[in-house]
Amino acid sequence: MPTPRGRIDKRQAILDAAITVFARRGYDQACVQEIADEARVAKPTVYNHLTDKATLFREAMTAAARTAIGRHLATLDRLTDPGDDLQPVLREVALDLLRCHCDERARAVRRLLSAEAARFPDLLSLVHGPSGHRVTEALADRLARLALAGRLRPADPSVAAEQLLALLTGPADLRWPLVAPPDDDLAGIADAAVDTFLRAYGVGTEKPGPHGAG
Amino acid sequence: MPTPRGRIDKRQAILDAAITVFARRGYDQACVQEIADEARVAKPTVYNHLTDKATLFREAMTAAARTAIGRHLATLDRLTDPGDDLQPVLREVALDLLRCHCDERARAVRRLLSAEAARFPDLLSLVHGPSGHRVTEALADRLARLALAGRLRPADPSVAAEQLLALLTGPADLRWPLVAPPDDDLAGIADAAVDTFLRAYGVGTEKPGPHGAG
DNA sequence: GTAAGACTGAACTGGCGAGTTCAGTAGCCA
DNA sequence: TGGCTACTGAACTCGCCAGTTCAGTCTTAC
Repeated sequence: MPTPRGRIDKRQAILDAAITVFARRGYDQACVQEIADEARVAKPTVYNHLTDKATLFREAMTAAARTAIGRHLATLDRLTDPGDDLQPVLREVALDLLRCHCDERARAVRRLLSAEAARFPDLLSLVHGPSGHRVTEALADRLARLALAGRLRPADPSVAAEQLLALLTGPADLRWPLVAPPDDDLAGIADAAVDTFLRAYGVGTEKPGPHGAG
Repeated sequence: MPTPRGRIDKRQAILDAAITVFARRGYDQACVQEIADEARVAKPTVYNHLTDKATLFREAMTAAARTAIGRHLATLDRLTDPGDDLQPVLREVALDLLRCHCDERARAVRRLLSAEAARFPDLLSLVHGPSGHRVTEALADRLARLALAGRLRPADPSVAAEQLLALLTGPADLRWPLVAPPDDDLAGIADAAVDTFLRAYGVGTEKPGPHGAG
């Protein structure tokens, strides 16, 4: 294959390896040699593509955050036209959002972001759009449509979105601070979150599901 | 005062300084000399009281986490005997919990804990009791009493506690990832959280407050 | 007054890792 | 063939910091 390879896919391999190693060791403990080894590349090649350890970190984090947010937004698209029964769609979307949230790479990116926010303040804007958190705002858009269509109680869509996301991610992060939760647990958390959300924001026609009062 | 001083309060000063500097720089970037300076103490004194940088970190984190959790639990005690009107008490307690959560020191402890959990796995047990998260379980105890007294809808108290805490902390962490939120914002978040919580878990007699449907 | 012990400041060792240099190799194009 | 470019591996410099040593000081106890 006579393509001008090397250049492109080595850079990609380095960025992948960088996120892997940074996730494993943290920024300071990660040494560039280990990243080079993980990428099957010599150390000077790393410095050739990405001048610094700092730029290496920045680029790797940017790429990883972009894909993570992309997955979230793609999942949220499925709320655009829910069928006639809101609750099951909401449950499915909630579960998939939670899967994105608990994905190993996504967890690592969040952890590194919060750990290194002081040293790399610009990285915070990866996750924040002009008006707050990007995923939250996208969810707020969907909820606003649903409220306007009479499928949800009219309320501040940004608050509702924040709360639905909090109901999803809070319990998951609380119960599994280190590792990704098993999928059964995720489903339980997602169902409980949607249940509570619909009790608070649903209209009479939408039932909250067979949870709770037993 | 002919007490054998020096010993005790120097140790305390060192631990305080350690948390301050670790919060400012992170574990790796914090150097022992800076901690010694912050504590107005010579570097060998630090090593005299706390053998290692690692033990220094462990002890400082343990002390800080203990006080933070103590504040949370003290606040939760006020839910033991709420008056005849649940909603305002819940709002006050929620606001104070949120204040504890957003306290600068508490934020730093959480950030350091998640950043260094891989290197100091034992530190996680600071926050976790035998059955999950200690604050969550304490809140679950209160909610169980309230449910038994007919003041809340009967439901799994652990799930309810997780969700109430998530409704409080999630939006705060989302909106203010770096600094402590201003108190007005905290009050708004707490009221919205209690509102949503009572819509989902309240019984007919407890009104969710004048929020929402505007 | 004097001895024991906590503390200080400064200097030192040793290791580790970021970033560089360089001589050499492999693929590509004329 | 011969030159260009990307890459390799190894060795090297340099600064930083954990942890130690030590001679001297200050406090307290008897």
